[in-house]
Amino acid sequence: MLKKTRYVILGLLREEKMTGYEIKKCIDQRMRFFWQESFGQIYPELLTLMREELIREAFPKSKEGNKRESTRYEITESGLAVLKHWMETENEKDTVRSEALLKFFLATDENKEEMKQHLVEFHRQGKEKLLLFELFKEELNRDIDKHNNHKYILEVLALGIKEQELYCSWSKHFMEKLTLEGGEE
Amino acid sequence: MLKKTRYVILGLLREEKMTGYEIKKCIDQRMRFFWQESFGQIYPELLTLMREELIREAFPKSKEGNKRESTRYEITESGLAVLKHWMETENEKDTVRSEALLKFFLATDENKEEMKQHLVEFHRQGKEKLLLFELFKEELNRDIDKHNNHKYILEVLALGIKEQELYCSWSKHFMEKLTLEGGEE
DNA sequence: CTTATCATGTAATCGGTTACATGATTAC
DNA sequence: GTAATCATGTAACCGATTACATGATAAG
Repeated sequence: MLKKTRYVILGLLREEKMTGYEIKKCIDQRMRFFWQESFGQIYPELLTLMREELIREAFPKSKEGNKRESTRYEITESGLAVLKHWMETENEKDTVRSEALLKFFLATDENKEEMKQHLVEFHRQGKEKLLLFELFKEELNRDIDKHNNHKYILEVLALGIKEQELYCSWSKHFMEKLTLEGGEE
Repeated sequence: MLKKTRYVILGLLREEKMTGYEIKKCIDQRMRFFWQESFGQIYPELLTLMREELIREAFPKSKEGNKRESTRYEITESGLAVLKHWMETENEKDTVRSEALLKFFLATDENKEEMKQHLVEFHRQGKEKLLLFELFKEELNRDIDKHNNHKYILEVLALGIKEQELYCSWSKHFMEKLTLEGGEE
């Protein structure tokens, strides 16, 4: 899969001026159930995008030469064009790697007790993500129509929430099944 | 994430003697909603595992020197130990990349028509995977208890099916919503 | 005063895909 | 006979993480 780092950055900057650090935080907190990027990808890509003039520095309107270090970026016209073009291209195949599901798939009764532990952790992580998503959803619902992409975000978020609910109920059910069979066989 | 290629191979070989090609096919057809590996990972790893004596060649019992080229592997005692140890270790964080969801998340009404196209494709892929999973499920149900890991596989498969059903119904609903709003705004 | 978070960037390394190369066997 | 699939392996390249390095600011 060709790297998509630039499009994530451009897509986020279309809605709001951000620093590299904020971009990373946003991806981690709000998009991690379908995407991730690391600092080692984001910062070099920001420099490349600057050179290609797809983004530019967003200087604060008033107090120009103040002490703040962080540089905030905004998207340019060419940046918007590149973003739009990508939006129209076909999608590459998803890449997924879940070590937990891999283990569940390959397990036998010999590994039953460990799988129960993994299920507990799997369930906990689902609950944790659900909490985070619900918070984000409330935040979005508070100022809906602020940006016209909020309804798209809300739809993806709704999917993420349903997905995590599925993971939680599945792991709970699986756990009960393994427990009812008896501790060791 | 450290590479897990060896554990997938060992896990599959615990249940059945397989060739590298068959391992790849199995991962592609049955595990692709939570895992993937390429030939470029599998074949070199098979050689490494041979050197480490975690797997060995499984020669056919009868007709020894026949013309077949493909080498079938089986797991050794040390291989089983390594597999068991991995089963007990903590899981690393999942890695996921879905270009479709990324686009939906970053879209605005400017991209509405393209998103509708992507939704059609998203839905089609969901249906396709569902079909594949249902086939596999029937196959497993036919000879349940052949291996004692079938019940674990069936549980993961049940999750995969529910997940794809969710993706299908979500994309259908989202599609209808975008269509009812009117073609262009 | 010290810990946590904000903030940026580079380099080494590892993980993973893709292309290349080759050839056998099976199905039509 | 020829196309598809089976089958194996290597090498080049790209993608991505991690560690390293540095320093500012905010909170307790």
